[in-house]
Amino acid sequence: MSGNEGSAFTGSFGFFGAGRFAARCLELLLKWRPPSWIVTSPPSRAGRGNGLLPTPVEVFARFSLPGIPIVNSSFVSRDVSVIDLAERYQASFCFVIDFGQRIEAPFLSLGQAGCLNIHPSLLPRYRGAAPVQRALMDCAGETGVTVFRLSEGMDAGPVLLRETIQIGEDDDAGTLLERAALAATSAFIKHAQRLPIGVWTFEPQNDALATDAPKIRPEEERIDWGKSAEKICGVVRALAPKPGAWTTSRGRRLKVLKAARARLSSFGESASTGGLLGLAEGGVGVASGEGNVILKEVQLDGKKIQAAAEWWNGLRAASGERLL
RNA sequence: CGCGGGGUGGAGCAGUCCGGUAGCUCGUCGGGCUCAUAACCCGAAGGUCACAGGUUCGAAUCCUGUCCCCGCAA
Repeated sequence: MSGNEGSAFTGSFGFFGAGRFAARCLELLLKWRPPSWIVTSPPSRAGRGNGLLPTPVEVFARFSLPGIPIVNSSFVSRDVSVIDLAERYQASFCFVIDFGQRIEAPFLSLGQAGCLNIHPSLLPRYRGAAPVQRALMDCAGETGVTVFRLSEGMDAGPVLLRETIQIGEDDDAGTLLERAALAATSAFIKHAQRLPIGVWTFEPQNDALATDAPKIRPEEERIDWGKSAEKICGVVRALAPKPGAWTTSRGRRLKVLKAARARLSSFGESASTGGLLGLAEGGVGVASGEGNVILKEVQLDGKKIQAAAEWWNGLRAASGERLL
């Protein structure tokens, strides 16, 4: 990569982000250039023992981008130190990715292009916090990623770039987010190297076509074995690798991280929903409301992730045993 | 000091409450059956029971400390 040879972009930009997706996009953007400054949320009490944990963006930046200023702020739009930072560096625009904070007035009109967001859906579809997860739950065949300019409404700003992503049988939220990050950053970099920021064009979204992708509610993470095998696999894929769809086995929580729909011929007899059917197709069969599911990868409460067949070896299941 | 689970032959687990030198499913190796097989049958190898100390005639099991892994909640 020869870098900025012939780049049409000469200014600097700021970066607002917090989560893993933000950290990954930041990493990929380095192929183009690093941001002049980074704003992330403060470390929070989290994890076992409730230690103070910095955001993934901060962890990445401290390790890979020493020397670039990092500011912790929990309310950036009212935080004078952040506003000062933006003015001091005279950024042409900012990236706001996977940030979790609302960005308000002073930043929306910052520089030449305000704030750009990378949203892993084909806006205006799946506006909101969980676009990839919702697309998988809906068993959609394709989704995408959109780079747009932040406006007042949630994910409603005008669009700079869109890339479509096909959803394969083996995709889950983890693989799709990775592909989205790759697609969005490479498309953006190509765009920025070709066109000066002054001539970037933003196309308004058609609000009439908008759909919502609200945050996943905890009760949605539990597998309902009464649903169809297809729906159950959708939930499993939507929640993998984190936080994981779950059910219970003998009163203990069992996460299901990979699953597939069983072929019709794999199991002769039917069982009540949630009933364990034994080994087949490289996993453990479970009866659902419509068709059977093959568990491929599971994690028992307090245990490591393991192949479903290994879990089965130690289980010594009684006949008729069910997952609830 | 947020709550909790777990470290037992190569893998996954039981046994721990009620101490007495270790068991199950799978894998591996050898043999058999079969046209054949990831199927079935017979046999074998393989474990200082995380580590250290203590109690005891005797500890995987009881007590104390340490290390490591993981789930929940926020």
